[in-house]
Amino acid sequence: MGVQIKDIVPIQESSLEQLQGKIIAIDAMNTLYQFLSIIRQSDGTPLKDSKGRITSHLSGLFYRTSNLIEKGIRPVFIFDGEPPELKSKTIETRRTLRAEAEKARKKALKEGKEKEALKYAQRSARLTEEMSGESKTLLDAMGVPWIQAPEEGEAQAARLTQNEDSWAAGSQDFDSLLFGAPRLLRNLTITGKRKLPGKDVYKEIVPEVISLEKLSEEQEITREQLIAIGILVGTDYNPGIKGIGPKRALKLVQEHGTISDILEAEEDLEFEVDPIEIEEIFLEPNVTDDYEVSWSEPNPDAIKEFLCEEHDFSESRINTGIERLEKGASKRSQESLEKWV
DNA sequence: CCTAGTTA
DNA sequence: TAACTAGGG
Repeated sequence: MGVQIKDIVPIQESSLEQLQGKIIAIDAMNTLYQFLSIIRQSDGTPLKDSKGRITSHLSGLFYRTSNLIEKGIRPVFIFDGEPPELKSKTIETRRTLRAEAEKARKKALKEGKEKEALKYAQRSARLTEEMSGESKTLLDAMGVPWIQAPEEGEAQAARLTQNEDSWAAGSQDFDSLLFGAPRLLRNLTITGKRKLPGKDVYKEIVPEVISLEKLSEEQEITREQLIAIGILVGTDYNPGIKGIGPKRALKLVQEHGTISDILEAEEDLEFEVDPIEIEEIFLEPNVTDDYEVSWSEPNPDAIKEFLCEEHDFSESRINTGIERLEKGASKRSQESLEKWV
């Protein structure tokens, strides 16, 4: 879910053209989960191969990534490691919600309520260890780099961006800002249309850039204060305070300062988790500088072996994807030649 | 989500 | 050429 601070964040609309040549550290879990939940038939059934294994995540990953590469955008995918101990409660809650959604899905399907079934199927989507592994295999074959984070992927993506090894952290969630990412990129999609939740209306979607510096300037808060806002409204590590949304949290923070100042001033605030511990996770996340980021030529045989032979993808569609990857690779070598002129 | 074919 | 739709695995 991530921290809900959208209402106080300044958003700059961007475009795929503006992202040309830029490296984006993409939150792999966030992206794969989105594919898994959205790429489904009208009754909620995900794409599957002939052995019944789910392939929605592979479809989304392959087609979107080859498009980005063709456009000269350089994705590096960041995979989650072991979650921090404080996240276990959230993980447990999510597990329960998924199980309930799965029950509701089956019921709706039995009653012939297709739309209901789809809604609950999307809520019950679960990204497995195996799916992450398959995604890494595919990225390797495509010549696209990925990094295994020691803990949170969002934190590692933030670190790459701080290190200027990436231009932005790519995710739909805002957490990477709290982890210190100077720039966050949302809505990195190709077709630029998305169905509004619940309704049958399609809305135009464009990439959005959020600058941490601009956010700090506009709201007159530091990163520590942004973290305090997160803790007040709720993070993956705590439920937040009832009745406090981003606007009220912002006021509290502007009035008092960081989370420890707020604790002193507002003694009646009750936290289920020690706020100082949460602040520590965001300020000093477990990340590594031991990584490599480089793109290479795609391996068509490996891609076809994996997607077509193993998972029953259509060879002609995969071929156009491979062409896009190759086009991107030649674009890169052209650019590196030009650097030496 | 994205592709590819259809339609106006 | 854009808007729409069915189907992908």
